[in-house]
Amino acid sequence: MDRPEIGIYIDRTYKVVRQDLINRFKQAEISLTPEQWVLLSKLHEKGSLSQTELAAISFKDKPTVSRILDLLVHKGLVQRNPDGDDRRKFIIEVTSAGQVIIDKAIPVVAASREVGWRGLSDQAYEDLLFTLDQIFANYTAD
Amino acid sequence: MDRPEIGIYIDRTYKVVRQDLINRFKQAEISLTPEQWVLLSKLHEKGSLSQTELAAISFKDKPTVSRILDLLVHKGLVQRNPDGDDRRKFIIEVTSAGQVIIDKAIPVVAASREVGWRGLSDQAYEDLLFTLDQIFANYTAD
DNA sequence: AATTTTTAGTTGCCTAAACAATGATTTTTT
DNA sequence: AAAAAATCATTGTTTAGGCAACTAAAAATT
Repeated sequence: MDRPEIGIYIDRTYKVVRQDLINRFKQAEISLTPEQWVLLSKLHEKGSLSQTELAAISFKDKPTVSRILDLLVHKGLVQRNPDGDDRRKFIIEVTSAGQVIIDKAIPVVAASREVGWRGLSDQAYEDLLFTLDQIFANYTAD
Repeated sequence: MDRPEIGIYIDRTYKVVRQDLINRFKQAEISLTPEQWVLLSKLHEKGSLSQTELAAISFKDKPTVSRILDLLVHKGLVQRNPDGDDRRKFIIEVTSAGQVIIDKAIPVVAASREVGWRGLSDQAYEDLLFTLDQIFANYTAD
């Protein structure tokens, strides 16, 4: 069977998912981009992390993480604390202002997610994740 | 069932799909980004198009298309021809140099795509497109 | 026919990302 | 212990993209 470009399908779907979150954040007066939210939510989930760790779990490269953190630090949502054991590292910590935004964002993100899954069975959901994982694995296999 | 953020899954999959194409273009000494390729391939597929049409079928906004075209024009792969009937419009046309690149890129793109689909059944492929379409529809429904 | 509205495309501003190069520190090797 | 290699983070350069504002031209309205 002829299988057209998957990239274009994935890309356009990702764009609407992302855009929905942008709109909802705007609506809720939450001044965050989806990418900034990814970093904040990872910190929320895992606790304090180094920038390298944050890069790995968010699938972003280190310069990108460094610059997104610049913005989050500038907004006062996050802090770069020196690591006592390794002077090259920072330990990134959510500030109390950051925690407020996270608490505000969580239900907004959940609402956005709910829209995306609407009308999809548990089976469709599982199949989607499985297939995306398979494609990911295909490209990341050595 | 708990369904975590689909955005992150789609995002990371799209990134590796995109990156594989970047690597293959580099390997083949094809100086194109995936986004530039999308526009070129649409022009190849549909023939000459206006910028607005190109934006619609590539799921990009008009400023983005305008700027990607600037780069393609600068590389001599594409031309902006005035539309005789409407002086606001350009008709975008692939040049002969552009056609050479397209012909060179087609097998490279096909090879990249083949890797992504590896190990996936026709059923999995169809289900994936169906589910991505469903998610897309969920977010774009008025 | 004159005015208003819509459409096509561009520009400016900002964020995100890929890539290469750099500085500073730590780890490994000799 | 000294030299080499690896690691953590940053900076510069380029491309892509969202959004708002803008110009020019066409279409619709009055």
